[in-house]
Amino acid sequence: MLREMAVLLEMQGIAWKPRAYEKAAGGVESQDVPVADIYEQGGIPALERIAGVGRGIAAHIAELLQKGSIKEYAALKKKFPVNVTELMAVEGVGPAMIRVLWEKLRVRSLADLERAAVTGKIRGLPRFGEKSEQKILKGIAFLRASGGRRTLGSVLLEARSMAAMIRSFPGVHDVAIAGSMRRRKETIGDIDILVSSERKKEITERFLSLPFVADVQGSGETKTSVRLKNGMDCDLRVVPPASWGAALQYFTGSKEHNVALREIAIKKGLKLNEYGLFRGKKAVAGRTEEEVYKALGLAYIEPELREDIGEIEAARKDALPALIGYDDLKGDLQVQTDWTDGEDSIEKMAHAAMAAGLGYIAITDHTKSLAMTGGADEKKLLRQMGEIDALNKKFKQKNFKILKGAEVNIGKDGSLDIADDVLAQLDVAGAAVHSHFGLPRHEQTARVIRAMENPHIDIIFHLTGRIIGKRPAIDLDVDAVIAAAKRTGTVLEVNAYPDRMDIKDEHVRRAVAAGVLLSIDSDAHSTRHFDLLEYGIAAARRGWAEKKDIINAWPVEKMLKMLK
DNA sequence: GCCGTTTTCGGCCCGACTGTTTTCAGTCG
Repeated sequence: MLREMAVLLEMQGIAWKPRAYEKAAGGVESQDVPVADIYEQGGIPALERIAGVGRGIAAHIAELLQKGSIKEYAALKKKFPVNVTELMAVEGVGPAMIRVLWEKLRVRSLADLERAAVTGKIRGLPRFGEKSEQKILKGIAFLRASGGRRTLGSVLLEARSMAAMIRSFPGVHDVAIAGSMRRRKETIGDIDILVSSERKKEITERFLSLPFVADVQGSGETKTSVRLKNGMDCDLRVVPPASWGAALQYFTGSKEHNVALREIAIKKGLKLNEYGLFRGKKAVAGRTEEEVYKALGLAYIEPELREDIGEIEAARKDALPALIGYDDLKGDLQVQTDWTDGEDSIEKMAHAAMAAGLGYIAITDHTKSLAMTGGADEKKLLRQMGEIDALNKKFKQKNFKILKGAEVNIGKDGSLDIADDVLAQLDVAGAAVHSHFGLPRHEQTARVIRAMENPHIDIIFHLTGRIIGKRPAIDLDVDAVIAAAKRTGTVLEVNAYPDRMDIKDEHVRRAVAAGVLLSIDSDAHSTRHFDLLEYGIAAARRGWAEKKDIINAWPVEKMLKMLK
């Protein structure tokens, strides 16, 4: 509603207020406790502690929670009874356009907009033409087709190969993938590629002729936007080498992080843009990102942290975390094999893990409740342990270790489907929810905590059970789970599988803050899957995790000693 | 409407590209 109010206010040409509402909406969104709970516990003062929420907006929120509606919102909607959220989702449509469309054509919805465009009514409006009409139709078609964002793992490799092709163009100094992909967000809306070169025109022309470009949306001197054949949007930006650092900083975002940096620059009497950091006309930094941050009085901030959620304050105090590195994992604690629903044998998985540079893996096949996967009962699990013992003898000289594990199923009431005396014989016992996804919060939370209280369960795998774009997370009191993890010495898993990625970045951050240990696992179901660990590491970094927080970044002996 | 290492009043990020205009408003990131 706050976002909607921002648009409705902007439609009236009101200055600044829209930005305030927008900021407040961002503040509310970044809470992971419902505002209702915040209000209930701390009243208006607690609401005002949310970033961007002051007296006025706190009163609006309280009004909504108490009376179910906001007077001012209703008044705005009365003036413009338009579905602004729906219309704003169309690329190229903004508040001013919505206002004209409403006043002249009575457009309220996406369907109205499409009708107006198809029947050629839009081209006659002031400051509109045939091209604007076509652009609107294209925007609607794209909205319907793409429906939004894709997982990082489904697009990163393709973007890297695009970047490699661009790197081979003559005259290119440097190429980088920027934007949310460089920040390693779990989902990506579009691909941003930055190039440094003196030969802008030539680079742009070559880029436009690449085979994966489907449609050109705009192309100017330094900035080009295309739609790719895979359906995604891609922006190319070409800057001179002297501006590389400033441009990379700007193009990486996030927007909120950039705005905060620019405000710091202003306070120092400087101006920050994508060409550099300037005092008057004189550039004081810009060739590298490091010098831009330094000139602003900040420690270098890793891209994964640039969300304006405290990293700038930490950088000012030189208190940023020493993030876990992309090469720091020594083992993988969730691996499936052909004993259940994996594709490959234990031995093959071990060889693949070695090739990926790992020193150990835990074999964690499903247990009997997952009958369709051939889940193991106690007998089968003991048999598998025997095979692992035999393989370990074989791998001894290679300095590689296979750990005995399982992905034990958590029942509806939190009970486990493998007996304690067998669990006791495992090196690593993980447990996970695979059914009853719809239980109410308190039941769901109690069930997971009961599993954690088992003296043998070391790790909770994919805690919330979500599948990005397919299945929502189970309703869990994550803070209660984190507290229980601390109390019981249970590890929480960061699952690296691209459409799982739970626990997600903000949960990682809360777990780390609470002193709970984490593992980063590939959830490999095939020898190819060890490459996925990168995405889990990314999520952990976005959650401010350090090497010391991640148990499988430790040597195997130390890790085993830590487990229950 | 919000906020404070410059402020409790007076600021609020900055530039590229497009389309429809004859100089710029709107949108985007």
